[in-house]
Amino acid sequence: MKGGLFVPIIVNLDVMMAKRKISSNELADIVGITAANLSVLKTGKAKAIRFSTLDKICEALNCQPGDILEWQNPAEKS
Amino acid sequence: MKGGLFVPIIVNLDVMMAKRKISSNELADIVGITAANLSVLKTGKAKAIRFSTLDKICEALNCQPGDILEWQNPAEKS
DNA sequence: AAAAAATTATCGTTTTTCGATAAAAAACTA
DNA sequence: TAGTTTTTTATCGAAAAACGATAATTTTTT
Repeated sequence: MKGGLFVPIIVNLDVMMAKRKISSNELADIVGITAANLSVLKTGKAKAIRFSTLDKICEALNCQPGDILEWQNPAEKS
Repeated sequence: MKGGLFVPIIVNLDVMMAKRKISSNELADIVGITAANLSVLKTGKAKAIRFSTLDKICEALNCQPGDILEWQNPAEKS
């Protein structure tokens, strides 16, 4: 594996952004964080998230935390 | 309002724990955090969450992040 | 009333976000 | 292919917040 421990929280932000046809720069703008930081989250490299940020993302994408965060049962890993 | 700003991320950990018939002490034990810190999360006073913690909770309760975290549209507030 | 469970509150340490910024890589376009 | 835009990666520093340990308080249960 590339980066350290496997934590089975999958970030599906990229999927939701695709569904909403919104670019990283645009979402970063609306949410009010830098595109660099949004990229960290979007590519699954973040280790935590503030509720204030999750809130703003959900608002911008009109979606639920569950649309963005997914728990993958390690026992059922492909 | 009691504590500062309203952030429309609702923590439904209490609901899931009730569904699973598990106590705070027991869950804290399994998850590996103190009951005090679990209480902060359970009662909606946390401002962020580590994915490693969310992971362990989802594993312990066999549920999804979406079962625990909910975004409430402010426009539709009761 | 007593016991158990849960919450609240401090303090200190450690982790991690996040902004700002720059550089590199990738994707797109003419 | 060259140029442009978008996205990703990488630092650095500051601020925020988790989390452990612990104790006190409150609530719930027996």
